[in-house]
Amino acid sequence: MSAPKMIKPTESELEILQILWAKGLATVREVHEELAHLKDVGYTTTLKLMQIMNEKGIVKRDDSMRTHVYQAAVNKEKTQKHLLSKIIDNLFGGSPTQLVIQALGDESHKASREELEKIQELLDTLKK
Amino acid sequence: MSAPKMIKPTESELEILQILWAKGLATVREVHEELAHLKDVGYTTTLKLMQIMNEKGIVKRDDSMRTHVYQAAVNKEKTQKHLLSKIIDNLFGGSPTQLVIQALGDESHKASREELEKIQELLDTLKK
DNA sequence: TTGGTCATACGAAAATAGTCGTATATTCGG
DNA sequence: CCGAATATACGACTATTTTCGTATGACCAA
Repeated sequence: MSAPKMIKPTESELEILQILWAKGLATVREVHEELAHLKDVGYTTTLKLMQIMNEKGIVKRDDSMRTHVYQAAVNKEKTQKHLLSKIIDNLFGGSPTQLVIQALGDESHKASREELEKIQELLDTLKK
Repeated sequence: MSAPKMIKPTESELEILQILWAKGLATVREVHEELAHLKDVGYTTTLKLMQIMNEKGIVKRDDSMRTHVYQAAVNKEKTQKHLLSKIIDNLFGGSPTQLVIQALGDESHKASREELEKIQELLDTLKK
């Protein structure tokens, strides 16, 4: 099975993946600039991390030019789903409902009306 | 502010917390037996982990007797909320809606009709 | 051409997690 | 009283993750 191997990006790797998922293609420099908005970290740290991610197969890169161009090699939704599944087990005793309730109640990440509607739709579908 | 310090339990610590949250009070032995159902680990490993958690203030213990009795020192909902908040930022770019959608769509953790109803109620409340 | 800038490679320290062996003390059945 | 069972303490080893210094080569403008 060529299925996606168990992916377990670390926290730092996840930060980088987020950026790559958003940008599609990006150089180390570009990723690093983004990252620097979030935290204080050296350029070579970002570089090293991305090199390791490349070895692990989490990202791919085109190194045909001096400045390498990277992209995510793992699917965003699949990765989210996989990690979420772990969290549901690890933090919510296997109950996705508890997770959903906590998430919707999160004060610092309020959902907009539109988003609530989107969830409503999904809920309607599931109820059938 | 005596507010709950930033709690960041590790994976292993979370497993132990889960057990303590469920049991309320428990000895190392009890926690370890539970843990042993999930994974293969030595008794002293569990002990050490719980000692460290005690130092960190994640758990409290009554050591007035030979066999110490532990309990969680952090609130379950607060901890869940806190970690979830991190995950929303880290994995879902700050959108709780995306997380909720993924969670509800998780094939390996299906929500029951009752649970869906519960979510529906919460949703109704939020819509107002 | 030459010096400054920018890129990758690489090694290794520092920080964090997890694991367990061994020492020692307490308890208890017989 | 004695030995087996069981408890905690503690140190140390391993593994993983994160961080960065330094080397080296390419590129470019003056």
